[in-house]
Order: sequence, then structure tokens, then C-alpha cells
Amino acid sequence: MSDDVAPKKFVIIDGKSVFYRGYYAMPNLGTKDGRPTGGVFGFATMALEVIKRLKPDYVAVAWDKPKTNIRKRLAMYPEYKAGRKPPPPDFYEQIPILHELLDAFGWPLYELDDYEADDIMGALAVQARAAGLDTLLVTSDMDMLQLVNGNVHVYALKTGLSNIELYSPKTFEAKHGIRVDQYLDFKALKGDSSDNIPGVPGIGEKGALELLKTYETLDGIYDNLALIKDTLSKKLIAGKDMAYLSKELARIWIDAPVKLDLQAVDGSKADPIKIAQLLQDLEFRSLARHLPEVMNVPASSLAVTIGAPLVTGQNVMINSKEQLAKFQLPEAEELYIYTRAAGKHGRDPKVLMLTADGKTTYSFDLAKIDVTSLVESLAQTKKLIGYDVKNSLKLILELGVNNLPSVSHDVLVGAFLINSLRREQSLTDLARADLGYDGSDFEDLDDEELLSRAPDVMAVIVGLYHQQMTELEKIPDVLALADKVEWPVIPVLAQMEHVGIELDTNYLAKFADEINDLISDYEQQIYGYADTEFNISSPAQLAEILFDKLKLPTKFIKKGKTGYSTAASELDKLRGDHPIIDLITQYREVAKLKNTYVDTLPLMVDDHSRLHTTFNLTIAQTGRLSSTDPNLQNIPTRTDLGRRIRTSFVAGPGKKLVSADYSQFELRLAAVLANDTELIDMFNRGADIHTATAAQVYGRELEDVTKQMRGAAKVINFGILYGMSPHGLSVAANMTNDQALDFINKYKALRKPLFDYIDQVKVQAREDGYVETLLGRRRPMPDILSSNFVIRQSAERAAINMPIQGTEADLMKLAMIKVQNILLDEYPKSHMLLQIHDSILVECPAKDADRISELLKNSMENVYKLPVHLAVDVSTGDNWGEL
DNA sequence: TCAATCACG
DNA sequence: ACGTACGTGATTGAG
Repeated sequence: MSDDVAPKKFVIIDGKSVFYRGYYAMPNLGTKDGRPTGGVFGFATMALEVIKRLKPDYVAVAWDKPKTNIRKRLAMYPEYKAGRKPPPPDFYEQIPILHELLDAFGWPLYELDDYEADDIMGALAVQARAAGLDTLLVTSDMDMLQLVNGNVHVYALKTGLSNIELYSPKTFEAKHGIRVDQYLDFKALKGDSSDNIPGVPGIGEKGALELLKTYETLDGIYDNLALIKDTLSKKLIAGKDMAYLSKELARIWIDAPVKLDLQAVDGSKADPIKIAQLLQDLEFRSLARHLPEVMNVPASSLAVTIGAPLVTGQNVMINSKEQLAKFQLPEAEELYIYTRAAGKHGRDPKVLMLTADGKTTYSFDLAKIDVTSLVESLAQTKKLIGYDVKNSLKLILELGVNNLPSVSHDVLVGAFLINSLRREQSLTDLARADLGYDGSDFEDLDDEELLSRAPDVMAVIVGLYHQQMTELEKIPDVLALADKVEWPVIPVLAQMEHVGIELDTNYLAKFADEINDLISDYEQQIYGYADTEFNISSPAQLAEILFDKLKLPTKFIKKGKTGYSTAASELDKLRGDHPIIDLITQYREVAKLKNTYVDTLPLMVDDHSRLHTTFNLTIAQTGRLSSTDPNLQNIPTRTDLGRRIRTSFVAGPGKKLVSADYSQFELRLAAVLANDTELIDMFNRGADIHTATAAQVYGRELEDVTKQMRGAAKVINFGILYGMSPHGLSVAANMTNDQALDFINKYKALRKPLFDYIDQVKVQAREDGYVETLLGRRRPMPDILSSNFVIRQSAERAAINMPIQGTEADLMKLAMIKVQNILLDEYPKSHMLLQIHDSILVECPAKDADRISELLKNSMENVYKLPVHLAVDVSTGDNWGEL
């Protein structure tokens, strides 16, 4: 292919359909000062994609006039497009912005009274063909297929905002069995509910396709009515007028009085600087960043608009003993720090960088020098500001320094505290999003490159820190939470991750043998019943065996996208129908244990047989920790077999494990948050809360409460914290819907303050757009105003739960800080090892076990002044399974 | 990469 | 008519 032969490309965008996409996909998108921008964002995203992918020479945008009266079609059929709702006001607010954007691109907008966008596109396409152009129509409207021919192509909008795909006639044919030129006749028969085009009553998609496959065209069908069976031909005769009317309604006109002016649609007039400014103003930062690449212009030409280049200072590289000996820590009390370590669990320190203000950065090559004594002095005198400071503190611990500096700010955690919904987590992502950084990924640099770019890294951390402090000062509660909880917990977690927990791999190896025997035993039995070997772990294959081969009843079984569910809750409904069900359940239990724990945990221990998890502070929307690699917060406890995994977690030689659990932590906190004095009193009297609740709901004496009553009360006591519905209760407590409804009503009357509180949280979420914990941690709740019922309800349940679960998380962190302070002071050989949301696990010298138990109970129960008594249970043993 | 499943609080 | 309890992470199979 040579350039002089290739025809020029003319892209015509169906503006409104693209705009609508964005408008509905991102209903909440807006600038900080409140201008809605969802539709514009959709259009801008698509516009960049069009430039990048289609590389057009000419571009035009077709638009339905806001008050088009589409007179001609209405004259034919007054109901045309009836029943369409007008778009809401924030739709129109965005139109002037769109005009600005089009102006920057230099793309003309074609709109005409009495003509729909379709017709304008049709007319332009025909004229473009005459001018020898290749025309690419970008739209989600399949009606455009009418226009397809050798020079006119349709690009369909696929899912997502920047996804366009050539809608080729061949694919169309393969999928539907008719050609694109039969599309208009197809629509004439089938109709279109969205445009209110009637079609032939009684004929739908299937019938229309069949007829057209046989008789080619609408005329062909009516010429051969005699050959069509009676029931169908009657419908066709009755609907003949409607069919031909529909055809005219759906026909795209090509005679709209628009004149294609190649000068006007010349795509090369786009002004990258203007576009960049506008995108920046609309706060579409990621789009702005991609602009240089999309428009094929140097990034530097747009640097001023898409983000000020980093102000970086000088780099003082320190990679020899001599240089290190001369080095003196800067005077400042607060130091910025960034570190990198390599190897399993960061065992191998590589890079350290420090600065007091970003002007002079000291970068240390840890492969060449030992900074232990430097780091030691750091610990005594400095407060740190960094990115993922926990990681830096672990590097310090790794060097053998146990006295950690305190944390003054962490830009990773800070970004999360300010907005937990944002996706950016890596340093590079944060720099790009908040500082307009447009360089390469810091994470991709090798150690040497990273050292040489230390001033950039530090400039980013300094920049993020100042930006975040400005934000945090506007939300003093969150700032206080950061200072009291979030920063101080970081060294605690660093220490826990560093110490790790011992795993008895011998015990686990023996358990593995048993498990393997069990698994092959279950496998053989299952294959026997199935009369074939298959992959029991594949839900697809399992469903086939159960429901096709064994013909088990599917009446009550949930159906997902991929077929019938084989989840435990569904299999439970089939118990008793076939012995294979119980076997599958048991197989799953042991297979899970084997794959997730027994086989994998031993591979992750260090030289001392200890496991080191990572606690993440910036994942859980409620403020809880999460644990990864391995996750030590979901070690089994609910079954006998599972508990044996816990047994393999042991105390080191001469030591004991002590666990301390808050009892009914969340329900107690709910009582406090709702100020439900009766519930608080019950807790403070030391009552069995579920039995007492059941007695109240059923109007019985305590001793007359049956197991079942208590069980139901327990379910709702927990369910209430998650916004449980009557249906949920009936399933979980195994009662009928009516019983559940009745139960909930009585409970509501009994716990009025609790329900008032729940309502109030929902109101607050709607008014403020966020909910918060007792200590001020926030969770944004954008979906609380969703027009989608299901999404809105789900947001309401999350909103109800967050203050409770989040306050639990906040207080637990406070308790850990308190415990750690005492341990460091008085029991330096004792260490917290794990936190599992409402409990902590401590390892201590055997002789200290009793005192540590007492200490934990005391510190945790008195962690925060509350009207409710917080009860903590402690227990001691040689392994976790005993506790 | 996603969906399904199941481990925990 | 819809879907049905919050918050996580790891593994597996399949596209």
C-alpha cells in the first residue's frame, strides 16, 4: 500500500450517542467546583481513541438538535419516539462544555432542525463517497448499517468508553444470518421499541430473521405470502401497512440539506495546547497525560498545561565508606525517606534516600555500604515522612535496629485517608494523578536508575505531603485520626511483620499425608457415583455431572451467568437427594485446606520457620487491616479439620502464645453509636446478649428461651450490623418469610434507637456523600444516590456497616499502639504477631504469659472511654489451635 | 483477566 | 421486577 493511493479517512461521530455513553457510565463525575462532566468525559475519551486508532484526516460530529421535531417522521407516525424521557438538567449543563471541546479539536458540529443525527450522517456519508473519501461512522446505533458499503464503514461502541470496533458486514452476517443490506427490512418487520417503531405485530427477532433468510427482502416476503404458513401469513397481511411504514420510519435519509465542506472538517486543525488546557480544567488528568502520545506531539510542548514539571534538587550519592563517614544527618526533626529492598519479604536492602526539604537528596547504595549506624541515629532523633513508611521501617529492622523512629506522615496512607475510593496506590500513580508527573514508572527502574533519580522520588513525596496536608487541614477529624491512630500503628505493624510467626512444618507435613489420603478416598467415591472421572474443582464440570448426568433437581438452584451454581449453599438444598452431595462438600473442605494452607504455607517460611505476612492499611474501605502473602487473617477455625491448621502455628522455644479477643465488639459499638441505652445496659450487666434478646423478642423468661430462639436472635443481632433484610433473616435463621418479618418488627420496636441510628446514617450518607467512624475516618458513598435500586440498596447496607466495622478497626489499632508501647518498655521479648480484626495474638516468654494476658485484657478493655464495657477474653497455649 | 468458590472477622 | 448481609484474600478453571 502506498500513501498516494490510500483514500483519505473521514470520521463522522454520532455525538449524542457517544455523549450519552459517558453520561450514564459516569453519572457522578464532576469537577471539584460542581460542574457535571460525565458526558463530556465520555466524548473526550472517545475522541482521543478515534484519533489514536482511526487516524482520521477529516472529522465531523452529528447531533440531534435539542428540540428537533423530526417533522417528517412524525407526520407519518405521530407515535414515533413517543415515551422517551427527556434528559435531566445536568445533561444540558454539559453541552456548552462539549462545544468548547469540539472547538479545541476543530471538529464542526452538524445539527439541523427536523433532521436526526442519523440523517445528517447519511447525507455526509453520501457526499464523502462522491468526494472519494473513506467514511467511518462511529455510533452505537445499528441502524447505520444501512449505509455500509465499500467506502462506508461502521465502528460500533463496545462496552467501556474508549472501545470501538469495526462492525464488519461479514461478522454481521455470520452472527445474524442476514446481510447488512437486509437490515432495514429486518427492522421493518421486527420494529424497535426504543424508537417506538411498530413493526409487524406478532413478529419478533427470530421470525423476522427466518423470513428474510428465505425470501431476501420485505417485498420478497409479500410476493410469496402463498408459500408461508397460515398463522404467519395472517400476521403479515394484517401488518403489511405497519411493515412498510416502519421501513420508512427506520430508513436513514441521505438528503438532509448539509453541505460537506472539506475545509471545515479538516482534522489537522486540532489544537493540542487548547485541548490540554481544557482537559486539565475539566480535571480529566489522565486523559490530559495521554494527549502527547495520542496527538503525536512532544510531551514537553504540553508540559506546562498537563502538570508542572517536578522541582527537583541535587543528588548527593553516597556509595563508599569514605563518603558515608563524612555524611551528617540534616538538622531537621522531620526527614523524608524512601527505601527499596529486594528478595523474599524484603530481606535484602538495596536503596535508601533521605532529604530534609527536597533540595538536597542523599541517596545510599545499600548494596555497597552498611548504613546500620546511620539508621540507628535516625531512629533516636527523627520523625519520618515517606511513601509506605512501614516498608522503610522494616528495612531498618532488617538491619538489626530495633528502635524505630516515629512516623510523621505517609503519603500512601494519607491518600487513602483523604479518599479511600481512589484507585492510585503506587508512588508513580499518585505522582501522575496528583502532581501531573509524566515520567517513567519509578517501580520499573532498576536500583541504579532509582538512585540516580532520587531527587525526583523525593520531590514527589514532598509534593504529595504538602498537598495532602492542605487537604487534611480541611478535615480536622481525619487529621487527628492520622496523628493518633494511623501514623503510630505503622511501626507496630512493621514490627509484627518483621517478627513473623513460627510454623511447625513437621506437623503440617504429617497432616498433609492424612489430607492426601482423604482426598483420593473422596475422589474415588465421587467418580464411582458419577461413573466417570472429572475435575471436581471445576464448577462447570461438576454442574454437568450433577444436573445433566445425575439429573438432580434444579428447581431451587441458583443460576448464574455460566449455568447452575454449585456453591455450598446450593448443594445444601440437594442433601439427601444423592450421596454424592455430601462427598463433594467434604471433598471441597479438604481440597481447600490442602491447596490454600497445607501445601502452600510451608513454602513461605523463612530460615527460622517463621511466616511473615504483610498488613495492608489502604485496602479495606472500612479502615480494617488486610493481610496478604500469606493471608493470616483467614486461617481456618470453624471445623475440626481446619483447626488443625491453627495447631501448626506454634510459639517459639520457651515461649507461649496468648490471644486476646474482644467479645461482641461490633454489637457493643453499634449500641454506643446508636446510643441504645437498653442494649448498653444489657452488655454492662454481663448478660448473654443473644439469649436476652430472644427473651425480649419472644416475651419469655430467660430460662424459657430455646436454642432455636437464641439462634434466631443471634442471626439478627449480627445481621442488623449489615442491613439485613427479612428475606436474608429467613434464610439465615431457617424460618419462613412471615416469621422473619414478624421477628424483625418486634426487634425493631425493641431496638428503636438502633433503627433510628441506621436511618440517620443513611440520611447522613445522602447529605454528605460519605459516612464516618467514631474517630472520624471517612468512607465516600457515591452510590448512595444511584438511580439504580440494587446499587443504591447495596450502598445503603455498606453505609450502615462502615461506622461500626470502621470504629472497631480504629479502636483495635489504638489498642495495638497501647499494647506495643508497654511491651517495648516492659517486655522486650514479647511481640504481637497477628491481628485478626477483633483479636490479637502475642508471643511471649512462658514465664510472662500470665502477666501478658492481664496486660492485654486491661489495655484492650480500657482502650477508649465508652459508655459500654468492652469485654476481652484471653487464653494461653503452645499453639494457636489450643486457644 | 474474570468468575466461582470458600477461608476468616 | 429485582435481589436479597458487611468487609477481606487465595486458588482454581476457563476464556
